[in-house]
Amino acid sequence: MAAADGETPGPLPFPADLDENGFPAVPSSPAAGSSDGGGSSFAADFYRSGTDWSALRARPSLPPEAESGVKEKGGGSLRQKSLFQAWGIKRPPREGAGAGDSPLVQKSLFQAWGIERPRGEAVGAADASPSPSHSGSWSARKRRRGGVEEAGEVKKTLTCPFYKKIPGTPFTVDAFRYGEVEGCSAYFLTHFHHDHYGGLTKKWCHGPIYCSALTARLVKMCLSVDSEYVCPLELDTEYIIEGVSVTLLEANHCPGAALIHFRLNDGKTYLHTDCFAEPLILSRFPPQEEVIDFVVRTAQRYLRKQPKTLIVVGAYSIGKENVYLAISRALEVPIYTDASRRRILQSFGWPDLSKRISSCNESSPLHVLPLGAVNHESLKKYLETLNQKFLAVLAFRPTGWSFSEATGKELDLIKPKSNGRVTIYGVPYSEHSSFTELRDFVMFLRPQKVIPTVNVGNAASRDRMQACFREWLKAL
DNA sequence: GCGATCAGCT
DNA sequence: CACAGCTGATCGC
Repeated sequence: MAAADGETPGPLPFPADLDENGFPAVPSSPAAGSSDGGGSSFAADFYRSGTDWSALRARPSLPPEAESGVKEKGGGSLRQKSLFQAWGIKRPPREGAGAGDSPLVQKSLFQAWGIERPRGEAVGAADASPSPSHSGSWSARKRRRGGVEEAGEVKKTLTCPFYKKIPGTPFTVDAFRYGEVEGCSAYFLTHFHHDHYGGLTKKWCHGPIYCSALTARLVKMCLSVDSEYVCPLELDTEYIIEGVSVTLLEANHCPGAALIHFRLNDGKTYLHTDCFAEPLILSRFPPQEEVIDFVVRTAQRYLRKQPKTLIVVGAYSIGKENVYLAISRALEVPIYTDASRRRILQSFGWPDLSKRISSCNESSPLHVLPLGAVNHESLKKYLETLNQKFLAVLAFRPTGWSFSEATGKELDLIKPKSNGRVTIYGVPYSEHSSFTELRDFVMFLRPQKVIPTVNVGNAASRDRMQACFREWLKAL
């Protein structure tokens, strides 16, 4: 993770001029009040120049309306398009032309999933619009707390690992389980999965949390974090936070997940990719659309054989939506799930998903259950609670790992596990961009450095990943 | 009793 | 394993 040397990434894990916490030895925090002075002129510079996107190389943002209605035509087009298309980097020539006839065009997950982008979505950003001055006050608050905490601390507190910190900035990413992080005055959250937001509770008071609007809603709704700490950022929009240019990009991971692009005052650019798995692992997954097609076909086959089959899809709190959405569309049945998940899914604000959600478990043969409930024992009991409405269960466990021990890319070789009336398929469903998409995107964007924080637990995979990124960035 | 944290288990 | 959770035990408030 060589960053400080600018153009030539070196072998060091992180720059030598970082402190033991991985922050630059030179204090870069504008806590002393400089955030408004220096920060605003810095910000003003960017805003005055209009679109200085060259470093980021992303398209300037379009009004959401200009983008919607582009697809939708192709029926249940659930194809996972490339990141390039997702980010509008390489546009098909006649993009905006015909409404709906260009299935190749995709600029957002909404379109990827054939969902109309909710009009009101952008509103959330306005209520807590972040600004340098705003952040300034956070610094002050945070400082005060620091001293207090030292006193009664059990000393058992975990220390924030260096790879969750963004060099040269007072930022951390997905670092909520360490209490107050020394030197950190803005906390970013990439997406709403437990291992990333872990530590966030209604007692959070260590500083502002920057994330996408959708993630922000979930943080407030599910974790009861005080709204005053939650700062939603629009995707594809450049913000100046503590003097650093920050842009969230669609990650093609779970709903609300974002990549974070940082551009420092000195011109260094970092791409934070919490949402990417190790490239080599990614390359072993079949495309999402193939998996979804397989699931839909399998469901239809079982239903032909036994019309009273209950279709179950296992899922964590968020993620895997397009699997059951595809089944819902193909079978033209609603989606039943419990109240807690209904609340979460409704909060996405996606009309096509919302209108398919049902609260009556006997009115739909398609149920979404927690992954933990997708096993033979639980499903057998579950079937019994449904009053003979269903005679068999066909369940899918979409996981990012079942694949490794299983069958290779040949979905048809998947052997379901049957026990009595319950049949369970483990399907290799990765909600990450593919190897080639990641490679092409990184090579296009050419950040000084790619900062992954998944798969960094052991040094070996970290090194593999960095070697991979270096190779891409070296090319050309 | 509630919440936070951790070990253990998928 | 971990693209993400769960349960149950324990401890402090």
